[in-house]
Amino acid sequence: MSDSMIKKGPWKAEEDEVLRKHVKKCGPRDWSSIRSKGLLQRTGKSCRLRWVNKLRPNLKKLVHLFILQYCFQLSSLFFVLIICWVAKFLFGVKFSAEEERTVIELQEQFGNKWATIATYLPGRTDNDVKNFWSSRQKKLARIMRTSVPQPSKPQKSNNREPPALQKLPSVEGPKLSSLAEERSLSMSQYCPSSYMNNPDTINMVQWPELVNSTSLPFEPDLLQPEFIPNEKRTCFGSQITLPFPQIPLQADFGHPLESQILPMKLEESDFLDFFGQLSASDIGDVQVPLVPASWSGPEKSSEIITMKREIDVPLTPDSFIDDFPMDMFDHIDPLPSPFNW
DNA sequence: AACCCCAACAACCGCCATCAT
DNA sequence: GATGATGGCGGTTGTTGGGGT
Repeated sequence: MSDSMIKKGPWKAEEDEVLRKHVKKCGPRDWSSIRSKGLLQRTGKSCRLRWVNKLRPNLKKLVHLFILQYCFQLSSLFFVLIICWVAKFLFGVKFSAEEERTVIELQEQFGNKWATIATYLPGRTDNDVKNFWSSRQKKLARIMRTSVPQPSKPQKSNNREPPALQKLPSVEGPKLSSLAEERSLSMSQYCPSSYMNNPDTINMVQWPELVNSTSLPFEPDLLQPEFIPNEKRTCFGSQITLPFPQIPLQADFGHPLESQILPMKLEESDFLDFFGQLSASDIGDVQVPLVPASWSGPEKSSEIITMKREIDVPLTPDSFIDDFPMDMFDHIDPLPSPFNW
């Protein structure tokens, strides 16, 4: 088969199906045989990449596909539209704060060994990690360009790396001389998890003070000034102000560092009930059973938190979706191929 | 409405290691 | 041991969609 017969570019659904059948039959190997048998006009490498990055089971992005699949099976266009609206915030599959910390820590440890780092992140591929890191580096570089005033004369320095791109602090974490400085850094970004999980560290940064110091309706993200409310922003020319994560004030979730992420543990039945009973009038005031991952209290199953504004929980799409059990949609029949619609 | 910028993602390319012949 | 095929991995580029102007 000549090179001109090799197909490139985006994969089609039927190609994916052929690839799935091959893996189901032969396992994730013999990639080159797919082309030699005439099953696909793709190279073995391309097939392998497609499988590893998109079709392999237990990828996080598949969970979202399952949700859409479930929506379509309800055969209600109105319902589908509603869920698509909700899912709009779910399909990004952004890295959670915990995943970000893990990547930052492991990158410091392993360097750009994305495949190695990915093994520490269930459901993530090396490509995911690589893309995340690349985006982060670009973001940091852009912020540093706009936030650091350019000296009139170039300063002598052996280190040509911009400050934000230098190595992250070690386990000891940054030395902060004042509360103002503490507020100016996001712990979730700069501190390795070993540092974050150190009880002494938690005491050091005076969490009660931080609770009232700022309000951020989002999961703490990497340097993302666009997420900082205008009134909380500080001129980048003088200081980068990164808000600390907001801690739930009206619900004691135990460990503050865990509660900031607010993982939602949705039992399968809860999830189905939730969407199954959803109506248009519910959209503005949806009640969802929320149970933090770390919570072992007796009220676990009965706790209801209203997702409106009665409680200022920094609920995020990621925290909503990341803790879905991967097999929660296993009982649903496979969605027919779009070509069969 | 058109344009631009940017983030996120998907896919390709090149290099290298491993293995079979 | 040499060589080619294959697969793994990291770097890079292209595409797309959202948001701002």
